[in-house]
Amino acid sequence: MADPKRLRPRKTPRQQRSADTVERILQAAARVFVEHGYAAGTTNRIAEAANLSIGSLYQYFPNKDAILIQLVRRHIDDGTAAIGKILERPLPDTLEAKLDLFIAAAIDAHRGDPRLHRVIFEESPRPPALLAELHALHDTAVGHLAAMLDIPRLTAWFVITTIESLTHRYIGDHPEPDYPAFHTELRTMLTTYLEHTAAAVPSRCDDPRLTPRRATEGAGAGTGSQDHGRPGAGVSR
Amino acid sequence: MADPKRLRPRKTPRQQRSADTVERILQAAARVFVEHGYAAGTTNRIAEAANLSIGSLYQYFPNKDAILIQLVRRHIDDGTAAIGKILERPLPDTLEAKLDLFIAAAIDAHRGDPRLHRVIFEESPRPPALLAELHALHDTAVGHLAAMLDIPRLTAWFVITTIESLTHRYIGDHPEPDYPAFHTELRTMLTTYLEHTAAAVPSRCDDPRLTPRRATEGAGAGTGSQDHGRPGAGVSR
DNA sequence: GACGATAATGAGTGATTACTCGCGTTTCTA
DNA sequence: TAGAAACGCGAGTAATCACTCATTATCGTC
Repeated sequence: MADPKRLRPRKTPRQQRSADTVERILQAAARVFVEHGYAAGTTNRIAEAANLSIGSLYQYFPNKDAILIQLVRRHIDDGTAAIGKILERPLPDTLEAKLDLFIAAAIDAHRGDPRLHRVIFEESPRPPALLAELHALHDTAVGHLAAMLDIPRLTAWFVITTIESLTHRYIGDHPEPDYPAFHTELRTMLTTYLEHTAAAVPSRCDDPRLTPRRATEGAGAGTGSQDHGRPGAGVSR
Repeated sequence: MADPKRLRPRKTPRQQRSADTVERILQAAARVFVEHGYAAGTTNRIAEAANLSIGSLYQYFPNKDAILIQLVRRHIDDGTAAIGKILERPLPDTLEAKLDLFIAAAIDAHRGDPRLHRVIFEESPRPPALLAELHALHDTAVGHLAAMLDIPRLTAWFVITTIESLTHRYIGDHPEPDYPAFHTELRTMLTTYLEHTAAAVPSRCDDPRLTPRRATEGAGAGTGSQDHGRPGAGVSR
């Protein structure tokens, strides 16, 4: 019965004109989603913002979700490319320098438009397939860091998640972010954490209750993509 | 003219019966929002989940947002109460124990229903007034921690935000969370960070460069935390 | 410049939504 | 036990939404 809900363009642009149209739709969608949020970012509004008729929009996107998904996919591709870039060059020696690579990548990912990032990653219904891709990207970063620093996955999960979350929050909370200061502080925190973990010495806290649990693996990031099947998470009518 | 869009109940329950009704509506709303998300959590669905007619729902809530707001307000009150509880008892001596209080409070706040927490804090339209309250709560926590540990506000922002964000993410990402392990790991990270910071700053906070900007308080409208003033200063890499 | 292919149009459609209002039912008070 | 106040009801309404389709405009090629 043919897939009832396609998420890919229904028509492939043949001329430059329509390629531009698709681009205009995506950029307008980004703007509209940022300004109105996903739910209130109606397709008519997007078409209007793109100086386009609603019909033209539906020539290239079968439904509203497909537009968002295209936007998300671009972000995922950017993230994947960022990780690829980190790996393709020789790794730096120091712990700080290695962390710097990941921190810089996270900041870069948010720099474009943090509000769009917010809409995409927090406010929108994402189909399980995309969610899995997102999770996979996160897991990839965790895995690479774990290997690169030779640390348990739970520790790597902490580091990667800290970088992502704090960057997200810092930029969201501070209208005029001071990136270098933030970067430095974040690196300090993670460096001290990792040095302590590496030393694995009950430095100050001989109290056995306080010794860091060496991550009964698997319980940690391993379960990464178990996405506890949220039932109707999608807004989709 | 009367406010065109009230967000408070339009009718105050006089009998036990209607008080129960209001409670049922709120609990049903929580369930529906969790299951369908905010946008698809329609008022009719909420009424149905509460075994109530849609008309009755609108006896006590002037519109859909008002229901959500009541839910958010409860969360804010819980958070405020949690901070109050921390302060009313004598403070523990060790750094770890102090951090434990905040970590435990954050985990508690999420334990109820992390998915509801998600809907409330990430997916829903929150009016500026509420957003300001949320920000104020965060700022309060930052302020108390800064005072309690005698550290700069940026450092306290890092600690509080890390606790909040990582707890949120950890619970969201791990269907079967191991709270003690998480708690311990988080404490380890923050303890090492704070010990390093303290060590790097001779005689703690007497250094004038590090005095926390007391953040022209009360700026409820202003984006709460402008505290990125000279942050990395004392971190002496 | 003719003609088929590609692109753009926008009023219209059916579904869904938040919310209303007139009326029946239960509870309180005397 | 009667009357009033509080409560509960749910079909109905206007608005809004995602999306369609018959039509017109533009492009590429000869």
